[in-house]
Amino acid sequence: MRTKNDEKQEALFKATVKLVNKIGFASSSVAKIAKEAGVSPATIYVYHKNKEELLVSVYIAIKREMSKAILQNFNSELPLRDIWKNLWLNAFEYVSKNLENYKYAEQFSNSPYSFLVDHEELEKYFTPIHDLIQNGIEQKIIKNVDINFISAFAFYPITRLANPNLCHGFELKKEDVETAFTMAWDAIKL
Amino acid sequence: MRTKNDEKQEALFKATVKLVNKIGFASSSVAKIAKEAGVSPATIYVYHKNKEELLVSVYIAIKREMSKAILQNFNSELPLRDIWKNLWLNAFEYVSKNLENYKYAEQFSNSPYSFLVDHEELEKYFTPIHDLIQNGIEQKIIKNVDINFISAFAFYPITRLANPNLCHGFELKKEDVETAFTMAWDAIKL
Amino acid sequence: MRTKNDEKQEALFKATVKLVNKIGFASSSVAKIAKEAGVSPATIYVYHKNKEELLVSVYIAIKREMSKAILQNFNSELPLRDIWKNLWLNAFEYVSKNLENYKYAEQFSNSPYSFLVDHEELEKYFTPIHDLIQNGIEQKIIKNVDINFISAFAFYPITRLANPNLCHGFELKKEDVETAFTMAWDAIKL
Amino acid sequence: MRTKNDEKQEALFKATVKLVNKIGFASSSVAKIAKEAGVSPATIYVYHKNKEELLVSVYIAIKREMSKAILQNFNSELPLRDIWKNLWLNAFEYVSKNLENYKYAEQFSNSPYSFLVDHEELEKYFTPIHDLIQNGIEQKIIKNVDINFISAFAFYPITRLANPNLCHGFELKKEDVETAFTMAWDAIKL
DNA sequence: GATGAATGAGTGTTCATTCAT
DNA sequence: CATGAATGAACACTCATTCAT
Repeated sequence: MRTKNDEKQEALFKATVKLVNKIGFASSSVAKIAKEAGVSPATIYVYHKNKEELLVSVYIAIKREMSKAILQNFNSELPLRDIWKNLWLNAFEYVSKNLENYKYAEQFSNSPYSFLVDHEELEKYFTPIHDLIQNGIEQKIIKNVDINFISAFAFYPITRLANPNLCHGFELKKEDVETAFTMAWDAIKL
Repeated sequence: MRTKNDEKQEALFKATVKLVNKIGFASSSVAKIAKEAGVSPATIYVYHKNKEELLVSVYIAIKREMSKAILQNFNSELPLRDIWKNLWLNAFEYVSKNLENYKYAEQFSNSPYSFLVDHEELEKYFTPIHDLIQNGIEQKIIKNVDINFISAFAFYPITRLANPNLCHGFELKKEDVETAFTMAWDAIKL
Repeated sequence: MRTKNDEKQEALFKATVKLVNKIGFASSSVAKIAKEAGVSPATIYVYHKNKEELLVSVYIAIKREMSKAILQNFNSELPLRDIWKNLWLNAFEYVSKNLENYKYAEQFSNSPYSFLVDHEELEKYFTPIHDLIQNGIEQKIIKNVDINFISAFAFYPITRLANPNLCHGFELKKEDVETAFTMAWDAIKL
Repeated sequence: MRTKNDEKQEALFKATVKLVNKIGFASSSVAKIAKEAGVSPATIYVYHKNKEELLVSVYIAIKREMSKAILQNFNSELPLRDIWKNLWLNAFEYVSKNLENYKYAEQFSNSPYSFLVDHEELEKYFTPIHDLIQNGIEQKIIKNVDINFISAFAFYPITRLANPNLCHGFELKKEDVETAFTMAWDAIKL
């Protein structure tokens, strides 16, 4: 597994996401992914140990990209609510503009492949957010609850709203982000 | 002439849920489901047109069961917040006690099979909840937002919290339901 | 295998011929034949030992019907050529009006099922024709060749002409029978 | 990268013909053909899109081979009857020496697969014969009838005579070809 | 007599992966 | 590095037939 041609690696990632979104995990065979990426099935095994490892690495790449997008312009000197709102706007923008990536991650999380990922390692990308929450709790601005509760109420709803598979007869629009943010903030603020 | 056997139908449903939870949608083959249910693969086709129809009908059955559980003891004469809390406790209890079912539904929703379901038809099971929300909005108790926002903030977080796949290093406990309810109510109340 | 209801037997025969012509031997399953005939698959086994025996008995029935049609109005007192022409007109009429039956027989003959039939027994239906040919040879009206040559040149062409599968871009019409008869007679006459 | 192997392609063709002759179209499964050819069932799909395409391409290959054999040494300067006789001898020889191929073609023609073939395209292989017939008609040597009549009376009887499935208790011998040719010529000549 | 449920064995086809080039 | 050929194992599904009713 030597890596020389980054274009092929990238093409494989994009093909994987596109295909899984179009036809689902079950039907996304190595042959189809290869065809979509414009390479031979055998080439996949140059870049990845096997199919599983390809799917996992695509997931991790998306998670990393997502964390970067959310944490960009993170300015710890602003008031906590403003920092929080910036995170939100970033999260919203990423999910809106990269719905395919987000949907791949969602399908992946809800599949047994999820067990193959070192989640503690992944969570490190989001450490600044954890720290911020901890900070907010200590400052008595945010409710003193397990961090999973904060995530569940603050972030999960927006991703849910953005997913057409789950949210039928409704499409999330730009102006809705303010509404969503208010609800999320009401949920977690003390 | 032999007659169709409800036990077999039931065994098939349970086997499907169990297997999909254990090895995922992608790997749950007809042969494996049949083996898990203790019948011949061919027998599945006596009860279902094809694999697709089996998976869909399991999903619908779970959704129906879920709606019944949530709406039991629905008493429209109580104050709105109390009705709401009862729904919550029911939802919490169902998800806690039938985590397998819920996780199956979640995987299903996040798969392309989801497109095969008539979601409008399914939503009818939850009509009383929709009416209750409408009522709350008119009484200025609940925020005047699209119903999908209410669902996203009021119900989905609890299911997320209950799902170990998504909520790592944390297990939802009975005492957490009060916390969760407070956060959900804060999110949606005016 | 008791036979009580002749209607069902008849329905099975017609369904078999119809289906084999429509989708071929390979795809004509017992279940489909049963459905086409409006009976249960199991019912077929009341009337026939197995699928093979059903197909064979349909073939034999057609052959018998065909021989009756060809030999009707057989008048051995006419001049030989006139007897022969009557046989021809009958054969032509049968093939034209029962193309489905004829095509079934043709497919059957060209399949290994053919080996299951006692052909000597079948040929007995056509004994008068054999005798006629023998007669013609002795009278020095017909060429002195093996009877298979006579059949091949006298009868096979007309069935070939009637079969759209074999005769593309051409449809046998009523007026063609005179032409065909002349050619056949030229082939066999001394 | 391995390269496609003509021997395998050839083995597949031979196995297909052999098997279809032995057990018939209906029973000739992909697995059995593969076994007969000494390859994996999956390998068939490297060389052919599907079973259908395999069967069709075998048919076309046989037809092409047959046309080449019949038209070899075609000398348009000889008298028409002599050209015709040469065609006959060639046809007779091909059918005699390649009875398996011929029988495959016959079974194929009498099956619904036949509809998948572009018969006009196929007929091009036999254009010289069509021209010869046209010529004969214009020279008032051959009866002025549709070309299908000529084929039906001139060529099909010999193939029928060569087919043991259709011609019971009789085997076509070398010396019979003169007899057959005379009958065929009598049928079509003016 | 007639049936639909039930099934082991088989269908055509695709799978993830390896191999020779 | 990169490839298409090659495949055993698995896929969803249908088969001819039997069995309990």
